[in-house]
Amino acid sequence: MTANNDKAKKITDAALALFADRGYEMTKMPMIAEKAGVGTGTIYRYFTNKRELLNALYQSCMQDLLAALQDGYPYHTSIHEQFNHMYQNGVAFLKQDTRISYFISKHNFNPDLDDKSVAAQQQVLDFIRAFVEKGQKEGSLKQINPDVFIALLYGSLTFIMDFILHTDAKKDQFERSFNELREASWDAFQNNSFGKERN
Amino acid sequence: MTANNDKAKKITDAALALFADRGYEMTKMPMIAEKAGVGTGTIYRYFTNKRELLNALYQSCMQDLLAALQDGYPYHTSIHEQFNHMYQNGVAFLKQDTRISYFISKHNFNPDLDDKSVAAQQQVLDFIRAFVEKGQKEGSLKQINPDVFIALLYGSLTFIMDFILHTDAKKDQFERSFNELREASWDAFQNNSFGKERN
DNA sequence: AAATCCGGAATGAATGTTCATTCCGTTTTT
DNA sequence: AAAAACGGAATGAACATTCATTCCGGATTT
Repeated sequence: MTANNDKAKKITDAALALFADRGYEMTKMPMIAEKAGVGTGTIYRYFTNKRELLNALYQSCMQDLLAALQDGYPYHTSIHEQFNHMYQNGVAFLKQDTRISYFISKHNFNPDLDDKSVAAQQQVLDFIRAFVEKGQKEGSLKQINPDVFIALLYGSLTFIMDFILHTDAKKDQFERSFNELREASWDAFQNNSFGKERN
Repeated sequence: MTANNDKAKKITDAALALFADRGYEMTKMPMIAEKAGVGTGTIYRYFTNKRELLNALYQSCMQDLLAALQDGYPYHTSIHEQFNHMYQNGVAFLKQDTRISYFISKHNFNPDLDDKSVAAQQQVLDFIRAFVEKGQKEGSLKQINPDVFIALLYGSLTFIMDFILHTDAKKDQFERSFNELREASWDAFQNNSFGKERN
């Protein structure tokens, strides 16, 4: 029982690291087994196939991401504060375990993701969408397609993660970049239609 | 000679469509051959292997993208106009052949890209970076890491392309989204440190 | 309490499949 | 009629998955 969870955990851990590093297709089952310190066949006692392993992992990451975004969410404060909270929680989540961020950014829209995985991603996007719509009703956010908002946030964040991974950029330098990106993103979306009478 | 180019063109065309749709790994050489109306072996008369085919395609796309960004670039106008020009040219390029956009967004940072491909991508990023740095010298753009700018532009655009591809969003609806994204991106980066106090 | 038995977890060599690449007979070009 | 280009079947390496066997810890018998 405990031993079971133990093995499953070792397997998902190894798979997460390898998928994040090399991607789904480039990761071979025996690699996962070796990294997990387990026989290849053992993986199939816990996951019916490679694809299911990917999906289990993806769903778990999405659930954790959603939980991170919602954690301590200040529903009662200003939209700007809510935005900062969401952004900072998201970034903290991504940085807390970079394997997770690389894994997510590498497997978004992967055709091997099943319906449950897509649904899990939708839950995350819906949470952000709800925030946007609330801000728009209030008039604090521009009246634009919420998916544009999502694309800007999610797209720029995953891109910059890839960028960090694939260039020898120093991590601490990007600490600052995340803040710049947060502020720039806020300026992108706050409704400043009165502040700028001309453009 | 003419026949040669003809076949090579058919092959790269088929490969572009398939790579864009299914990705590099999921595309099999016989698929490319069939779609190109050509024997499998014939591909190897024009490309030494699958990887080289990917790279030839990627480099050609990056060159075209760079050319599109530079085409009619208004070097002597305001930064805002330069931004709009670059953005609109970029979007027009991506929309003119969606296979190209999906191909690019799916293969950025792919480990099978070789040095020449990475260099070709760098050229594009450098062009954008030069624009940012000029705008920053002028004081029209925020003093942030130019790579953050690039991540926001490039990341949000490729994400929204994927979004369009993987949801049944209507194309014409996104016509509008591209404009919203352009305006939001501009607001993200323009230096509004003086205007801000009035909000 | 030692010896034996048992169930099912774990294993990794064997299997079968899926391709990238090659090879060679045929067709087209020169 | 030689040379070059072509097609697509053949090849073999790489890989996901399977399955006959081992292993282990806990019950059952002596």
